[in-house]
Parts: sequence; structure tokens; C-alpha cells
Amino acid sequence: MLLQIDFASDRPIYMQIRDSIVTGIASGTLKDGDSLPSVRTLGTEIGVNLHTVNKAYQLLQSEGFIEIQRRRGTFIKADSTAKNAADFLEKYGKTLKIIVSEAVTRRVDRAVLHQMIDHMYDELEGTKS
Amino acid sequence: MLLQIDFASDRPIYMQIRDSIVTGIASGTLKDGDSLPSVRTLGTEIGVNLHTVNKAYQLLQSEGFIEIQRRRGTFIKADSTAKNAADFLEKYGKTLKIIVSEAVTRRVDRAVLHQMIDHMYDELEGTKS
DNA sequence: ATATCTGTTATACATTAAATATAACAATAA
DNA sequence: TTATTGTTATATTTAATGTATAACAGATAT
Repeated sequence: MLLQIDFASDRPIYMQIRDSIVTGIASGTLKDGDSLPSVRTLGTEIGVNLHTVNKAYQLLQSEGFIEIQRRRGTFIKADSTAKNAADFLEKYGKTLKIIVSEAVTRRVDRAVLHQMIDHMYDELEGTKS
Repeated sequence: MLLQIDFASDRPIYMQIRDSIVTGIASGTLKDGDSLPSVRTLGTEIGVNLHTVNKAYQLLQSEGFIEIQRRRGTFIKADSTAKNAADFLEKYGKTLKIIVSEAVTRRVDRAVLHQMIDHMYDELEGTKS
């Protein structure tokens, strides 16, 4: 369970923890049923308070990525319910529009964005066993 | 100069102002040389402090989107220096990876992302006179 | 049984970013 | 001259983030 945290980042620590878990699931590093470290263990590991880890875990659970079993442990739910494109657009539409807007002003062709995305898909899906 | 601000959004107001200007440039609504309202005028218009607007303007200038001429006004620089894909990836790579990671876990095909992006490109570029 | 570990809850505190509120300055344009 | 411009300075408020302790209740392992 290695976790790269950038303490100087604008992105909050608990969000970086959340992002790492999601990316881990996407890449197959974290598989369905895998157990996660306790909030205390992971907190000590990366040098943050247990509440910071807990906040990430609570968020991940609300998003359906993990299941917290009280006094048993925390486990990956990789069989996350498939959502449709509408839900996805709802969640990330604004962010994507900001990125695309700047791409247009910078004369970055849509093909470049496609390539960037394809590369990320390949990298994530290629790691799966 | 209509500007949609969501005061309940997680995104800071000054960033929303910045985003709107960039999108305006991308869509052609704001053209090279167009003048922007003064920090006081725009602040009053959308109901925020002039410092909030000033913060957005300073950021936009540092990004090369506008030019602030002291005691003259603020103007659009739509001929923003074209940046290469590497610079773009540098700036938005992490954000894109977060989005793509969740897309993979949600079984959202890359084609869906391509379509979303193409749709945004069309919408922005189609408005240009 | 008895520690130990689990997530949970509660409280308090420190730090920082974001935003507001005033006020004043200096130079330009009307 | 007068109003407007961006700019600078100071102070304050609010909320998010993160830390620090402490305790609780139930499960697990020895």
C-alpha cells in the first residue's frame, strides 16, 4: 500500500488518498475484496492524522468504492455499479468544459485530448492481470 | 457581460470568473481587444468585492489571457501563445487522470469521453462568427 | 478472560484560503 | 476639475482542512 501524497498540492490530502484508491481500482492494483489498512495504520504510514484517512474512507464509501465493516475492516468494492454517461457528465462536465475551453484557446486540437485520454486508458487497463 | 456565478460551488468565485472569461474566449464571445469591465463594475454586477474580481484578473493576466493596462482598462488577448501538448498535460494531467480513473471503474467507455469532448469542442467552435 | 485492534464519535485547536470591508494613492481620460 | 482606472494596504470574517486527544463498543486473537 504505497501512497504518494503531495503535501504542497492544492488538492486536499483526503482527496489525494481518495484519488489513489480510485486509480488503484481502475488499474487493477486493488481488486474486489482486498482489504485496506486501518485508518490508524494508513495514517501513520503516510504521516497524517487518522481523521484525515477516515474522511477519505467515508467519501469512498459514499461513492461506492469501498465497504466499511465496523470493527472488521475496510474492503474494496471493485464491482462498483456501472453508471451511465449522464451521471458521469453530471459529475465532471464542468471540469471537462474548463479543460476543453483552455485547450481551444491554446490551439490544442481535440485529437491531442483524445490521445491523452487513450493513453491513460491504456495505462490503467494494461496493468490488469 | 453576463456571468453565471454559483455561490454554493466548491470552486472559488475568482476561479469561476476566470473560467467564464476563458470559455468566452474559446467560444468567440470575447474577441481579441475586447475590453472587460473594471474590477469595481464587474464586482458590483455580480455582487462580489472588487478584490475578488481583481484576483481573477491578475490570474488571467499571468496566464496570458488578458492584458491589464494601468488606468486604461483591461483587454482580451485572444491571440494567446499556442502551447504544446506537453504544457497542457503538465497543467491538466492529474485532473484528467482522476476523471479517467473513475471512468474506468464505472465502466464508462473511452468513446463516451471522446464524444463528450467532441461535443464541447463543437459547441465552443460553432459559436464563432 | 484479557489484551489488542477496529471504526466511530466528540471536542478542541491551528492553519490557511477565500472573501469582504474600507481607505487611500497615482495617473489617465472626459 | 472630476471621475475612473488599477493598485496597495490593513483588518476582519468565514469555512475548509488538518491535527491532537480521548473515549467508546464490539470484534478478534492469544
